[in-house]
Amino acid sequence: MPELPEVETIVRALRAPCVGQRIERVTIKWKRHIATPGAKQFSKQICGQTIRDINRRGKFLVLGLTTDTLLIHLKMSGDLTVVPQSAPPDKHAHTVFHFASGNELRFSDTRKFGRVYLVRDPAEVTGDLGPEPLDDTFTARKLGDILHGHHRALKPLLLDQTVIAGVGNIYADESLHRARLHPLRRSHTLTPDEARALWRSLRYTLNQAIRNQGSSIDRVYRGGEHQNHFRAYDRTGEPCPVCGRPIRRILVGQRGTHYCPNCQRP
DNA sequence: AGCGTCACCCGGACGC
DNA sequence: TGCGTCCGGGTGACGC
Repeated sequence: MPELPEVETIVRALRAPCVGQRIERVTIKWKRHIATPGAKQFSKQICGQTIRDINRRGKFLVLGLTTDTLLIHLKMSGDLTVVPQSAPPDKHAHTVFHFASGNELRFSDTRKFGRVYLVRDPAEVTGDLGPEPLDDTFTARKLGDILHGHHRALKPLLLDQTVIAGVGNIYADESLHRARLHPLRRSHTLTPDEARALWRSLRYTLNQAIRNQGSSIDRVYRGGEHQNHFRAYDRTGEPCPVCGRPIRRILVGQRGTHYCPNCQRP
């Protein structure tokens, strides 16, 4: 399921084949993918625009076009690929952008949760997102201030995109394990050392995953090699890499949460 | 403010 | 083998 590292991997892969390409035509096979504007208006508005640049904000892909911005959220099962129009059809490619060059950008999404947004100002979509955890401006001090500004359990706090952008279930569990912090620990009770440990583990975990070109646990999403490096996520019952005790799985806010009961004390 | 619950989807895993 | 059922994921809406 694409989180920050997976989206970053896709962004890097798409730049070369997409930047500079002119969108000739759009095929929309499932209209609800188009969050805004309506499907008809979407096609009309996007055709003729050229992709200027591709970036990421949180889990959104941000494609700068001639006059508008195209934002894509992949949710759990979305994927983007550029292929020649002669490539075999993909039954889950619900929206396809046809380039003047003959290639096409396919947005395929088995579970149909993904959404695309065509707007003048990207802030209409990403305006409420919290800071980027890998930015130079995201210091240990800043994370400390965020933690102390909330009275919440760490796990749901990390998943809240308005607090920190881009962290999902995998990297929340992995970061908390590396920082030896219990997922239900209240954010305002962390000592400065613990906040610094979380800051370091969060950045380390995300950077490592980008280096490994992301993870894939849900096999619906292709993903990279990082899934072989999980310490806690999806390892219920398997030994903790630090102490050897079995990893436990609990539900926190309806989300599967994996942690080591020995290393991550309440 | 923070938390719980539901809805949106469907491939894959599981039980029979 | 084949069928039915459940699960899980990110997020937004809603109620407490």
